[in-house]
Amino acid sequence: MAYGTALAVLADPTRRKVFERLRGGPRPVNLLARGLPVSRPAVSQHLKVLKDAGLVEERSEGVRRIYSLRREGLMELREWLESFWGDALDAFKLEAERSYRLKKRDK
Amino acid sequence: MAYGTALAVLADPTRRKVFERLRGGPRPVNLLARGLPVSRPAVSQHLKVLKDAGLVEERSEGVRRIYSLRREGLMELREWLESFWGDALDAFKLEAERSYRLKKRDK
DNA sequence: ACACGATGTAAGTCATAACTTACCGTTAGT
DNA sequence: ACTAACGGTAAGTTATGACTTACATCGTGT
Repeated sequence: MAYGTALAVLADPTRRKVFERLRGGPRPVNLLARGLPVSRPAVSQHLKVLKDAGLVEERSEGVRRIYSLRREGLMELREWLESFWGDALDAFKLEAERSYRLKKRDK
Repeated sequence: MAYGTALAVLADPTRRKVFERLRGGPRPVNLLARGLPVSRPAVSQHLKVLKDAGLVEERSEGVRRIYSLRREGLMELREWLESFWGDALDAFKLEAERSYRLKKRDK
């Protein structure tokens, strides 16, 4: 039941914001912390939690720790969510994909 | 940002179990509470939270309150999750990474 | 070798939320 | 009308976790 872990980890707003920042690509800690309303150590702690949950991975680059997103960490949560729909599932999936394409087009 | 609310609400294991029980169809409170490791009032409180989050709806049937699932309450969370995949994402990712390299260079 | 910048970790504080018990109102049956 | 079942709400307790500051560590450049 890793989806439970993912839910718990992403429930915190600050931690979620850190996670979302990684959508923009891999980033070092100080960059992730910049502008957030909490201290840098707080961000480090959030990153540890995210990493333990498999939502994020870390690599060293000199003195920096570069964190990046692990989409696989979201898979179970995704499947759990999808399991709430029945046949209507495929219809929604298609529609979602379509609206995505639209958004992309008018960028 | 209702997906934040959904995440927070579903993060609690007990509350999530109550929510999941509703997959089997509408049920009265005492049935939802049966077998759970918490008291019946606790379940009532969880149901209130679920209802306030739009994840559940309630109808009266005599002295019973019948709760049922509201899938629409999961929509935003679902879309947020899906937004982590897709071509638009990769495009954005590349661009972000590029601008990051630039910033790093002229430090 | 030294100093600085980047980051993880320890320890302690504090707010919150999940639970409990006790109580209340409401409906159904006799 | 009385009683019992259903379930919401109040009040209080307690564990947890998100944060802070202080410190330790490890690379980099001079």
